[in-house]
Amino acid sequence: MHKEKIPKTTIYRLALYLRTLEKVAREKKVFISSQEMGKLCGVDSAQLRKDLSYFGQFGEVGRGYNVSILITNLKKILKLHRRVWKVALAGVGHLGTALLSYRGFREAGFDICCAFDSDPQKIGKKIQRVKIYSHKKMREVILKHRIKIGIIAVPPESAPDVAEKMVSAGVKALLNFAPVRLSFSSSVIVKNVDLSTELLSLPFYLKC
Amino acid sequence: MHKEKIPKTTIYRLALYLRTLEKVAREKKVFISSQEMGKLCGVDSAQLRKDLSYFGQFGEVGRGYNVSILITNLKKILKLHRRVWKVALAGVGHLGTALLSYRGFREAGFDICCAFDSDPQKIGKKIQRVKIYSHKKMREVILKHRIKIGIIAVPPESAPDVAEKMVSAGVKALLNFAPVRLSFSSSVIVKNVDLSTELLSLPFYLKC
DNA sequence: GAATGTGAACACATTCACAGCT
DNA sequence: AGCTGTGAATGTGTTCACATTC
Repeated sequence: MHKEKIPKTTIYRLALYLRTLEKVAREKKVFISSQEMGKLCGVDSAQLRKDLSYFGQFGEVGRGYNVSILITNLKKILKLHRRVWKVALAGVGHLGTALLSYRGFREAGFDICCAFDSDPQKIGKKIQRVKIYSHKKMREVILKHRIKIGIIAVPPESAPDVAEKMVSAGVKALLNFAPVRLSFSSSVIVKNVDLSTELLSLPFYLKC
Repeated sequence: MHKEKIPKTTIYRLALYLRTLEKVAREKKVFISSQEMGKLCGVDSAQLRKDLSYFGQFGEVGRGYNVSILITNLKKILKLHRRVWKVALAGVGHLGTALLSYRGFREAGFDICCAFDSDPQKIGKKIQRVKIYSHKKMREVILKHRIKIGIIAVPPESAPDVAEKMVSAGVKALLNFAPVRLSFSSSVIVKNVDLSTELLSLPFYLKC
């Protein structure tokens, strides 16, 4: 167990390992080696061992890792144990609806418990049992539920305002799907997931 | 202009710069300094200059970069000039529909010209003027249009098969939204965009 | 024998800092 | 005076390789 600084990329991979392990667990596998698991995740086996080593010693020499124990430990590390994280979603277009319909979030311990939109047609309705509120109620609802995590799935023009509103209501971490940079003080975590910039950079690598 | 190896991250940022510059151009701005532009993109100004320096000298000392000239050059570098890239989309669920509706792709020179789904309800219909085919027609349609870029927006169970089918029909680059690793020979470019793993890793950084 | 855990070596990416041009 | 372009320095992340343990 190190006291070195932990790479951000390591944290991302831990989440990846967790997802893979849950698949492995369903197949009743009890032990898995770093090599096997690395192959499943597309990660080098030494990388995997090093990632885990930042947080402790979870393996058994000669046998590999006990799947269910490792799952428990990863959940602890990622703070996904003994707690459901409430999440607020802004923007119930196609992308927002896709996120609401994605079962993986709930399984991982996230509860998208409220959604917001500015379209009067949508306000008051429910999608996947989640109620859609007017964006005007955002502050109120987020405060009431003490929500710490927000997802931005609105058009880029409104994203900065929406993000600001969430943060001022107490949100500490944002997953942003709008193609704009959001800037906040370092106490707010922002992860940008850019659906389009990734596509733009593909042709560069093509021979034809 | 270097002959050094170009970082992958640089390519990603070039796409980001391009998007930002197009916004700047709409505001009739003629010149922009690396500092100004860096601020808009959330990138250090030295980083930006270095990124560009891998490909040539595009700035004017003392004045900055001519916006429209830089746009032209970035498009050339990213192979987005004088050509529309035809794209095939697999999976017309909420996410697939979100991608079909996103105007940014067309503006950037991409044409999602066909979509595939296994749901008989959807086959034959059109979304955003794009025809939805049975997945059985995938090979035929992709070959006919000589499509080189594919987007995977199907459930994780079917993603590997679908990807394999696209590649065997000539697709050379994949943008994959399914939460699984796809593995191909190095002649096929795969970019994974993971909507869920990013969320899983957020709580780690939260104090509460 | 088989697989972990980890310093040390390496590869990759960012930032500094400044010479040189307009 | 202002800003680019770029080697050099630094920082960050990955891979090697092997001692160690079961």
